[in-house]
Amino acid sequence: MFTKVLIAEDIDFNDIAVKQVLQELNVPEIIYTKYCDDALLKIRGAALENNPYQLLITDLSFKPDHRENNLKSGEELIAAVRELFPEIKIIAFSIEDKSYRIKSLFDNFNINGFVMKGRNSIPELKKAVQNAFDTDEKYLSQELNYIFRDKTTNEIDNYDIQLIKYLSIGVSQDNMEAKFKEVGITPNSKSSIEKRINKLKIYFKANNPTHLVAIAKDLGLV
Amino acid sequence: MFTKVLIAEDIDFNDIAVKQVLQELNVPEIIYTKYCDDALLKIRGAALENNPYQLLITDLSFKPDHRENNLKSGEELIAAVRELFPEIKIIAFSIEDKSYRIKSLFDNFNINGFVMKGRNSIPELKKAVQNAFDTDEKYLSQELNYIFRDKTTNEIDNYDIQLIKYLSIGVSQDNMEAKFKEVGITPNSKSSIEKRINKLKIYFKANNPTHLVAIAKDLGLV
DNA sequence: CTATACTTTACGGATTTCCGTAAGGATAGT
DNA sequence: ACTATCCTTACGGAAATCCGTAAAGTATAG
Repeated sequence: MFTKVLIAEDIDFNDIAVKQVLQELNVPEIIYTKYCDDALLKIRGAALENNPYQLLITDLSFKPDHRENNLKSGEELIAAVRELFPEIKIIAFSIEDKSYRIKSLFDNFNINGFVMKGRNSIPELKKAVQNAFDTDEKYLSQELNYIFRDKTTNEIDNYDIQLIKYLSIGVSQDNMEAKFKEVGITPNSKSSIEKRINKLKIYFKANNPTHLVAIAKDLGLV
Repeated sequence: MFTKVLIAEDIDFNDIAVKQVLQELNVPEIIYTKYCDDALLKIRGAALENNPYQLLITDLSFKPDHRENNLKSGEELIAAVRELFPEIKIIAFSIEDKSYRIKSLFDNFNINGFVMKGRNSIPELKKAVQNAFDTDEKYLSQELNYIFRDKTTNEIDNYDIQLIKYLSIGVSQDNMEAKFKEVGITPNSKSSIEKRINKLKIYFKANNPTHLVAIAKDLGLV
């Protein structure tokens, strides 16, 4: 079993249970931190001392508070860790059930497992940790397997997400062309943008852009 | 101290910590349930047996699963319990930090405390329970006190929420008049509706209705 | 009952979004 | 090099929204 594991989780209620799971798996060294920045520091430090962490278990959403933090979410922490220490195994662990976000963790950061906090998360986390140690296969809760079969998460691409994101921050279709040119997204003609919004409206059965953004927000796409 | 407390919380990770808090407060009878419906059943049952619960600690969001449930959220559970057993003290306990939802719990259901799950929730929950036992005053985390000072939550009324809700489900301004008449909301003329949307746009500094709905969703208003 | 202030409704023109058609460009196969 | 196909862009009229002004309706004080 792993001998050195780091937990990044801001909600104090949860660490007790996570620690308990790891203890039951006989992990001797369990370190716990409430901030992403601290987590990265600890991982760096341990690597320098030639006693690196073998597994990172991290939440996705961290509440902002008085502290100034560089890394503000689990995604950012995961990205940073993957960049610097690709050999560390990573399990994300969150209340999040929005398929797009979960899928992108596997696709972009190649995480080793995802456990959804729910009625059955303790045994699931145990399985995920065991699996990460034993194999190189990814672990995903049964109930979430639909994510990789689900069309939505596969057929909606980054362009769509960007577009919806700009809509949601109030960019008018008129200004979208300029905006897209500004940040280098193509295609960026007014006509193309109109057409794509229309496709999305049909895809999500939305009546208008407002409805579309509401749906996308509910799905966790933006 | 309370002698009989019910916890309603669907995430298995959390109950360990909550139980621990209550044990430290020397509560002898701590019952735990993962479903709102079960919680209400237990409360009814205990009342029938003349050994009622004195305190309910409940989460707000419960994940839907295979089980058919009547009560689907903490709000609904709280509403039902307040209706039937007004003397039971209630503490809500959630990751939720959206001011409108929290404020409405105090305003509509007169809950006795709200604890936000965060980096410091264990001592907070302890304080909230002690406070609920000792006094009839409401308990709210320090960091959330702004909610009752915040203009937004006070100046936005139910009409606004309804309006934004309909926008977010794709009702056009054209159809809004008919919709409002249908469900008996006034004022309902197209002109009034336009004006109100305009007010909201100014209030929230939104460029258009799409932006407005996105902001409202981020604030947890809808 | 009347004057006043306030809210709601009606209306119309400017702006934006919607949506179809067609022209222009790039790419791949022959 | 030619053609078929697909993607992007241009354009224009219909529909929806935006926004100001004015009329109609309501409540209240005197």
